[in-house]
Amino acid sequence: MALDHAILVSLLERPGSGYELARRFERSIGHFWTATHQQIYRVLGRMVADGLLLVREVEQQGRPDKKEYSVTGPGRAALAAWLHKPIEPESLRHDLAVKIRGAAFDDPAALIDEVERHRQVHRDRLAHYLAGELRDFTGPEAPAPQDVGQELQHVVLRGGIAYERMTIAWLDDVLATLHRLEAAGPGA
Amino acid sequence: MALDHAILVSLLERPGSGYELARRFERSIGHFWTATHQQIYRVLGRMVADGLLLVREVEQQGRPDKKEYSVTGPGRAALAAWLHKPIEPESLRHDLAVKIRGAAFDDPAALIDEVERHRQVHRDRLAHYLAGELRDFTGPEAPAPQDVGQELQHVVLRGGIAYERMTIAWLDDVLATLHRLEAAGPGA
DNA sequence: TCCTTCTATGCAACTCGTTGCATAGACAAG
DNA sequence: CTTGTCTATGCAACGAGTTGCATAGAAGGA
Repeated sequence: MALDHAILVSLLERPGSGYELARRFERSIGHFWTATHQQIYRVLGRMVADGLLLVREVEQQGRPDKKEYSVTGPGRAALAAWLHKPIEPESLRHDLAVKIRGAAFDDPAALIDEVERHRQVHRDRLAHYLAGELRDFTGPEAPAPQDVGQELQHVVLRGGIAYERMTIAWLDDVLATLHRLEAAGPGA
Repeated sequence: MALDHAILVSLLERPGSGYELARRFERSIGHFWTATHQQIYRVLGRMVADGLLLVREVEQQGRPDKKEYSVTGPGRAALAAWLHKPIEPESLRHDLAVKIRGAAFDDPAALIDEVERHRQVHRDRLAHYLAGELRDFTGPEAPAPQDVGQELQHVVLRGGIAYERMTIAWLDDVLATLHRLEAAGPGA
């Protein structure tokens, strides 16, 4: 049910349409949550039916009309209730790690390209996060930190940056290990 | 479908029952994948029906009988096919990060206990991983690294260790931020 | 003897998430 | 004037994952 809460937070930060939410989930919110537009539209519909959100039709020029969603009082209360309820610490689901252990029963060297591809994706994400940090928080254009929400968004972004850095360093470790195994002789 | 592959890898490393698999998923494999026993039993049944696994009834003394599963030729081939197919880099789903951003619309200081609780869980996991590393890979009792599988298991464990260390450091950052906001005055 | 704990397996119902498909307005390029 | 791209919304089907419940043998303690 955490998608509900992620939507509530995002709409409290700024009201928007399902389409806009989907784009946010690809970007900033994508640091810590993902969702497709189909899922978002379905959940938005249910949340309106439950009275957590309000819809407003917005006419636009040069593009199709949209529906703008915003959070109601009960929606805010539902978020607050969730915030005060303890949650389970998350656990990872990392396909690539499964592949790495599985490579013992195949050819480890064949994984090198795949791992390098993942490493590049994480390097790109890191660069993207760092650019966002400079733009929104630490750059000369960024506003002085007066806002609580801004501080909290920044600390979450720092988490994303730390995660990408850690992952890149680990993938370097993985690559070194795979190269070592390759040099030691295939099938050894 | 990645649970299938995680099960194949685990059973190739050592054949075992559904119950044993569930315990492994709580422990070592839990570094990178989680699953409940209900899910495991269901998937095991399907994989046997698909010819990827073999079952063998094993009588035991002092405890109920069990079914031991092992990987067939087609099972191994299915794993190899997956290993050679590129996968999408994973994306995080981190509820706590949603909570942190959501705290801007509630009381940030109220999150401190929750974050400290999570930090303790991650410290415990780190200690557990480090003990396992000493026991199986770097301690005096550990066997010399002759096995490819052992090297790969170790590099995955190092990934788990790096993840926990990074997470603890980030949660320290989060706590410092929450304390700073609290000191700056609630409602500011 | 009863209660609890550990080992061991499983069904049923439900929710969550993914994939594929479909529609439609506006604009730009060829 | 057709094709492609971007904005914008949605259905249907399926597969993955969670939650609650149920059963049962064996051991140990109250």
